[in-house]
Amino acid sequence: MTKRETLNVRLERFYAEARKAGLRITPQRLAIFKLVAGSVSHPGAEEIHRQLRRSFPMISLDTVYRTLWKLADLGLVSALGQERIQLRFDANQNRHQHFTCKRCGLIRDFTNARLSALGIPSEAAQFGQAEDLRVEVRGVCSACLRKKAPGEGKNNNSKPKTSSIRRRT
Amino acid sequence: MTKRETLNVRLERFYAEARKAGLRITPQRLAIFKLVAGSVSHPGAEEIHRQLRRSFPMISLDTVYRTLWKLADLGLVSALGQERIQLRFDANQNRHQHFTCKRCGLIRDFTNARLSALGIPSEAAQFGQAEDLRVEVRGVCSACLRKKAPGEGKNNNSKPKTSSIRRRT
DNA sequence: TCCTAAATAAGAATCATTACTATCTAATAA
DNA sequence: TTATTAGATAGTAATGATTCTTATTTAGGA
Repeated sequence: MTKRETLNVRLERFYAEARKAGLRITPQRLAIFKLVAGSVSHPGAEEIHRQLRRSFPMISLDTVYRTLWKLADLGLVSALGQERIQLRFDANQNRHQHFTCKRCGLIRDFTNARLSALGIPSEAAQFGQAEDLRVEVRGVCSACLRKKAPGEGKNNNSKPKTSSIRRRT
Repeated sequence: MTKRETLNVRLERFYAEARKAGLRITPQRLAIFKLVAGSVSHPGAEEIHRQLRRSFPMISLDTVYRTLWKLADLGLVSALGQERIQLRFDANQNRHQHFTCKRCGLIRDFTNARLSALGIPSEAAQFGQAEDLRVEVRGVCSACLRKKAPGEGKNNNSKPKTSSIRRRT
């Protein structure tokens, strides 16, 4: 699939999901999605904002952020790094893996023999010198599952106000 | 190994590494390391600071951060999340893996069949509901490798002043 | 075309982290 | 034991990414 084809496929999905969710397709949103979908470098919000100023001199950084999170909610993009914003420290220097809760930021260690045995994949060499391999399971911890009001379906849009985590889901 | 034994092993290493590096063992440093080494929850700097105030009412947050990074430099703890601080976005919703440069924050996609085939490990279930598995190779990208002044050994302590990345190594 | 909820721009506010600076102290030498 | 000094600390200001608030604008259906 060429780069152009990839972009088109992604755009189709964008339109379809946006319509399904009743999301307005504004020029800003379209431009933001196009930029992310057409890039291979996983730009951050500032970078996107800088680039979009060419076509939208007045676009605000806030719009970029809001749009990106909205797209993430629709499953059209994902945020790399994680929602948690505080640095966390780990004194376990043996090989192990982490479980991370998307809602509250909880992190717990576990050890899985198969995952611990994984070597650095050869594909990594093309980008530089690889040093280690991190494996992380993301999900929702037991406590957060319990907190969720019973009878709630999908699309939990409650946004915790004060928490060490910055974004939901 | 009991929890207490684990802590003792870690403390031994702490003393050994600190001595080897000529690092002063201050009461604050010892307390900070003990707290991280004895915890299973990967506390953040604020949390550590709050707890340590009981024994060191005057301890500053800055000391906590400096110490944690120092310990990280010695390989006694690792920072979870990543050094990069800006959120990055990814429109590739097919299963894939990332290569991340520790120095400049570069992120690139690649796909490795074996890694893509990995299922959620059963150990994750004890913590809650797992949703996905992320695999990340960390290292130094080609550009950053080239930048490094030739003739440099280990311990590159140059701290980039202005960069999207917050910490070295 | 008109209406209205949703989206935007602008800028203030927040929060984690780092920088700065004036002490302070542990380790070494005298 | 005391003096010396590089390394550490506390306190606080600064920075930078992200989010919030508010007044205004706009997409998209009636």
